[in-house]
Amino acid sequence: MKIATWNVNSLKVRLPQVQDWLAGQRPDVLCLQEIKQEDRDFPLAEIGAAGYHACFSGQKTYNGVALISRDPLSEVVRGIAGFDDVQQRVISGSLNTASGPLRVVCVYVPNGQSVGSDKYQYKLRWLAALTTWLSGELAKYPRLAVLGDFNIAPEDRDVYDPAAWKDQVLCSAPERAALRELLALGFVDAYRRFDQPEKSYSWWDYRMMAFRRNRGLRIDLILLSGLLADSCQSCTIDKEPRRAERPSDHAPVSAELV
DNA sequence: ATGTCTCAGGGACTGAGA
Repeated sequence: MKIATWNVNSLKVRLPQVQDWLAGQRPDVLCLQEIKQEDRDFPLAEIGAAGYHACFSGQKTYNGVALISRDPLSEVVRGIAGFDDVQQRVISGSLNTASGPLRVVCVYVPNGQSVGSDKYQYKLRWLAALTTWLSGELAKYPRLAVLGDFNIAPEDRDVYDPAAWKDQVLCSAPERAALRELLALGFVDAYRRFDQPEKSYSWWDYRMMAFRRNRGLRIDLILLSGLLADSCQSCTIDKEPRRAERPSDHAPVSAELV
C-alpha cells in the first residue's frame, strides 16, 4: 500500500505531470494540495482515465485539496470540524485494506507569510484547531495518516541554511512547537523512521536557482499514527518531478505501508 | 539581490499569494 502527498501548485497546470506520476508510481492514495480550482473544474474524466477515483474540496484561485485513490474512498469529510474556514485546506476519507481500515487526512497548512503577520496568527490558530480535531479523529480511527504540505520544517536538519531561516516563517519556534504538539498526540514523521540522505528537502523556491543549488526545506510530511508507523516500510521524496519543465515548487513524498 | 510562478481582472500589465 503506497500513500503519497504532493503540493502541485495548480492542478490545471500540473495535470499532465500528475497523470505521468500516477502511471509511473501507482500510489493507492495521492493527496494533492493547492489545486487552485473550483470543484466544477476538477479533471474527473482525466483522473478516471488514469484508473483513479477522486474527491476534492476546491475554491477559486487559491488553496484547494484533493484525494486521488485507486479504490473509492468512504466517509469523505471536508475541513476541520468545529473550525469554520472559507479556505479549503483539509479533506479526509477512509479505505479498507488487508490490514484493516485506513483513514487518510490531506492537509494544506497555511503558509503564514511572515512571523507576526495576520496570516501567521491564522496559521497558529489553524494548527491548534487541527490538533484538537485530530485528537478526536485518532480515537475514532487508530490507523490514521495525515499527509500534506505542513509549511513547517520540523528541525534544523530539514533546512538548507538554518541560520538564515532562524525565527523566519516555516521555521519559527511557535510553528515548530505547534507541530510537536500535533505529533505528541501519537504521530510519527514517517520520513525520519528511516536512514535518509543528508540535505533532503521537499520544497525549493522557484527563485535564485534554489533547486539546482538544493536550497530547500522539508515541509511536506507524512505523519502516521502509532499503529500505522509500525507497518511503514519506507518513506521517500521523489525529486524527479521537480526537474520537469514547468515543475511545481514541491516534490511528491511517498510512504509504503504493509 | 523579492531574481519565479500562478491566477484574476481586463484586455497590458499589476497585485496577491506563496
